[in-house]
Amino acid sequence: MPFANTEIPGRFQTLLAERGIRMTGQRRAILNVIETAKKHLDAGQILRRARKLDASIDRSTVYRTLGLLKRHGLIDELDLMHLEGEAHYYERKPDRGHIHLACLRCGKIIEFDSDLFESLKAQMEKECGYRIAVARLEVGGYCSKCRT
Amino acid sequence: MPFANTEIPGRFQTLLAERGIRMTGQRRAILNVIETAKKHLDAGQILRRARKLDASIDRSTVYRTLGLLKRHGLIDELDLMHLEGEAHYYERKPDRGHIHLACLRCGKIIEFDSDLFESLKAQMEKECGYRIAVARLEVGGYCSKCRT
DNA sequence: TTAAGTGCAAATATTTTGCTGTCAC
DNA sequence: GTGACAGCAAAATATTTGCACTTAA
Repeated sequence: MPFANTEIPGRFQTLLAERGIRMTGQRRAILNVIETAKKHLDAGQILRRARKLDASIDRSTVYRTLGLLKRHGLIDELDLMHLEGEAHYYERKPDRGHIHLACLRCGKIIEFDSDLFESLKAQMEKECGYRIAVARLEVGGYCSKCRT
Repeated sequence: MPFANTEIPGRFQTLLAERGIRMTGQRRAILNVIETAKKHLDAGQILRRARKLDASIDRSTVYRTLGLLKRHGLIDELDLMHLEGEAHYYERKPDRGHIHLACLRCGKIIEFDSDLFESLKAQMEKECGYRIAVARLEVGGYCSKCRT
């Protein structure tokens, strides 16, 4: 069964509470937006959606919360080949790092998982002597519909 | 013989001339900077170096020239895990896409090449039906000196 | 000659920061 | 009660654009 979404809503709250991070209404709203997102969102989109839950939320609170989640390794930051503008996109950290393929024409994003990618990471750790913390593979190309 | 730099200086000029792109003193300076760079530079660094060759060069000319080179597939745009700030870094497009590993502590960047990476790209093209134009793998971690 | 390129200034976009008041614990 | 967090406004950073002048071909 590929892609069973076993995400428990509220998981972020639990994880942050375990680490003694203070929970506020604003954070709850932002976490909720990210946890329930069906696509990758940038900071501006997260702000707009979070404001529907709590109209007073400020831009800087979104950035500060994203920073917090990044520091705690709960989300990943993506560029998605900068399809539109230069903003970053965010997603819940997947159990196993996956690859993003973006269609440069229609903008469709698909996610891809591969043992080869895991092997490659293992090879890099071995041959370069690096302990890998994040490995971001982002691919731009043309999807089956768009390539001519 | 790994890493034989067979780059012919002036290659960009030739390639652009072949495509009927107009050559100007400013462009020559900027191309020169990128072609002779020994490390990845961001737009600001390219501007500063180009100005040593032609003091009148404007920031916007650098960005416009980088756009031109990107459109013509002569350079690659990298993030290098945003080690400092959010700027992009540029390098001559390598014959074979390589991987950048950045040390999150000391900032050292190493480049890595792997058949496994080529196989992975082939696998993605096959299984996803995408024709891949760019594949950017950027890794953050801790180099042998910095990991504790 | 003339379309493409340039500098300049201003606009845009994204993210960060200082400060002061507020709230979770 | 107090230290962490919030909103607000302003700054910092990165990049893009409109326009009038200049220049390569």
